[in-house]
Amino acid sequence: MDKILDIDNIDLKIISLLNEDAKTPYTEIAKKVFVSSGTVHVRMKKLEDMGIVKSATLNIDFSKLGYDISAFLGIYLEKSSLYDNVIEKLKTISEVVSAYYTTGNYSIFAKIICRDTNHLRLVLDNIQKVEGIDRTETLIVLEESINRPIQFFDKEK
Amino acid sequence: MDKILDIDNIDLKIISLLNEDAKTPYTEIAKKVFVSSGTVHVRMKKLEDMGIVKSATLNIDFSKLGYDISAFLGIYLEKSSLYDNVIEKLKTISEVVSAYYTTGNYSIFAKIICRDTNHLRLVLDNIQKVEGIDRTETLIVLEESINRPIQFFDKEK
DNA sequence: ACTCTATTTGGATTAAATCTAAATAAATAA
DNA sequence: TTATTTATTTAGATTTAATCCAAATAGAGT
Repeated sequence: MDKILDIDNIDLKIISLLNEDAKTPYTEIAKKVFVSSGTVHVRMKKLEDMGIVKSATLNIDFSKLGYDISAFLGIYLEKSSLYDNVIEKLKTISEVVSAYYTTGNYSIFAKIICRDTNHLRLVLDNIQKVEGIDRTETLIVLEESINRPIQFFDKEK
Repeated sequence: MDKILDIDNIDLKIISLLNEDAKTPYTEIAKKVFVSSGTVHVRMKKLEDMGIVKSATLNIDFSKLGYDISAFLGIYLEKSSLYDNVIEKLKTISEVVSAYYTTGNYSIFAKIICRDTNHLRLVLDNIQKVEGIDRTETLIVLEESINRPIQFFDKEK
């Protein structure tokens, strides 16, 4: 019953190609994968129905839109049982773009994107105020050196 | 000369809508933003030329493809001057999907995606072997509670 | 080898992207 | 204010792609 068994190399190649440019016409994908464009449609529909391909999004340069500072936050909770409550609060803070439950010292590990240092300070203040949060550690991103999708065709098959 | 000045609310609305679903036809975007589809084209071309919209990518559920474990790595270097060299080495390890230069204790902060715990162990071994890396701390992601794009229309304008 | 089922294909139809010239709007100068 | 220039938007016209579907092919099980 493992869904991975339903996925072959044609699927992976289609995903890889569309992951580089999701707007590539299926006709062009079809040529590169050596199937008909109808097959690309069928496969993509399958992948979408299976929930493997969830959506297509834009890759945006946020700094060019004035969002110049991003930061990772290690969040310590007063009690770890407060996790769900705190996540709900974080969801209401639009600058929080991701949040994870991780092993290690932090109870929650989150990422925020802000316009400038002032904005960052405001957002950090807001997060500190959230009930259940003990303290936070901030890792400000000074440079993004790698940011890329998984490559499927390096070592496996 | 600030590029932000060239971006108006029409641009931001187009970006917001396409960021939710990059495959939405421009004709549909046009209706929602109350301009012609030609204008959507012109604006998107401008945004692409400016490098604000870099590409479109798929949002993939990697766990359904058998990539079940992701982890953040705090990397300590022997000397911080080795940063660029180590980044180049990390680029050759396909499981490394992102790497940042951040404030705080770590010299490099990275994210990796692996199939299972065995695969994770292999990748961690490979990373430890990289010349210049002193030691690493691993935060294994047990749950992804938030993962979303920036929202432009919450508090501003 | 035969039957049943699933997948792929190519062509027909519908829809969207792209291009262009004209219209409109905005900005500047007289 | 009006005239002139410049930039932006628009509405077709054309090209291209997405979508749908019936027929062909391939694969699995008996």
